[in-house]
Amino acid sequence: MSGNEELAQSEERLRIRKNLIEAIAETMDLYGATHSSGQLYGIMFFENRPMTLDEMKRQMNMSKSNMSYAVRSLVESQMVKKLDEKLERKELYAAETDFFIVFQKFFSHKLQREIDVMMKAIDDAQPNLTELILQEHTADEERKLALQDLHKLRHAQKYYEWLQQFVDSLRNGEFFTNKAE
Amino acid sequence: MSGNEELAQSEERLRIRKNLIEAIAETMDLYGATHSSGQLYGIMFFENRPMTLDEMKRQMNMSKSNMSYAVRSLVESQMVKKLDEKLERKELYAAETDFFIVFQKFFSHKLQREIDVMMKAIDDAQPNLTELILQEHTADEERKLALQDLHKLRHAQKYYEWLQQFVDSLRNGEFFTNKAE
DNA sequence: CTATTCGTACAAAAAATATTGAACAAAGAA
DNA sequence: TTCTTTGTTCAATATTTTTTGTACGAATAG
Repeated sequence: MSGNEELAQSEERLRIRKNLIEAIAETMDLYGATHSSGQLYGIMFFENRPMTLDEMKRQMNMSKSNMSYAVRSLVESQMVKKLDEKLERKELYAAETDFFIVFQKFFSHKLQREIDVMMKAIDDAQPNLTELILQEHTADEERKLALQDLHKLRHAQKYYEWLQQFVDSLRNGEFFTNKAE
Repeated sequence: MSGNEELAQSEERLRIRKNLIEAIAETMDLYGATHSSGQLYGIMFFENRPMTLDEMKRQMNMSKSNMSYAVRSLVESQMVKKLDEKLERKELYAAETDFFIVFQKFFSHKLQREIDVMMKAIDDAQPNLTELILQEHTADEERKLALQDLHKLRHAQKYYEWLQQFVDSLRNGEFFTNKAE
């Protein structure tokens, strides 16, 4: 076979990959990731070995500092792991390729953050709202409005308690029980 | 009680609300919503009746066209409903205040979109990859690489089949069974 | 130890996104 | 019907986010 044909095949495989990488980036866009992070995850997903910043830079055709930022965000959302060993001084990063685990890590992380932010806000607000309602000199209309807000908070609190359980279940792998592995 | 005191109470309640609205906007930021959409949802969450674009504009202190865009994105992610009736020519919008329902609608919508995008990409890629592997004149090394990619796709496909079931369960309310309502 | 290379932080530049005001079609009051 | 008002779109502007180049501390090879 000619060198040209070999090249064509390799290009065909890379073309197929490129479409898939774009789809991955597009879905990650949905959850607030930058397009570049999404592409980078896609590249790392198909790469069959850990990558260095230099390789990312080369494949993404971007600056090393940007790769540093992008890979950090992937590590933070736990879709990529920084390995303990290095290769010729260079740090190594490997994508988690099991989407079940990605789902588990990504969503438990995001949802936990949401729970923490909202629970704190609710915990801060409730005593103040309660005091406003209880004060002798609070106008009736005002009390009524404050009470409505308080009830909304109590419902929200119930929800976040449930969501915490949901996240715990997710972390425990309870949703994956029927999965053939 | 003096008018000043009444004013102070109302301001206190609005201050408490403002913190909560900010927390809501912050958590919505996490999932790729714009900060303004998040704030708008927060405002609508506390408002005890449907709102018009003019009211949103007034409360958000922003242009009407921007409110039109913001509320549209909230309707699309199903956190806000456009009512059938109008008030004095103006369309009415109401926030879904039950976070359980918001969770259900928001995530089933996003995840379904992810499934559709990825399943399409996978379905498009698989036959091409398969053909590349099967072709007589494909170089061994190339075949090996294509095969690795194909296996990754098959795993991904398994995942998205599971995710589709997960979304179906979410839509059916299966995750809310233990919830006190 | 010294020299080299790596990864990150920072400020500047580039790109993408959000916001606005104006124009206009559609809805509906008069 | 005609006149008013609403909601949306579009192009422009403003703002935010992403990306880059550079500088520098930390790690490590020699």
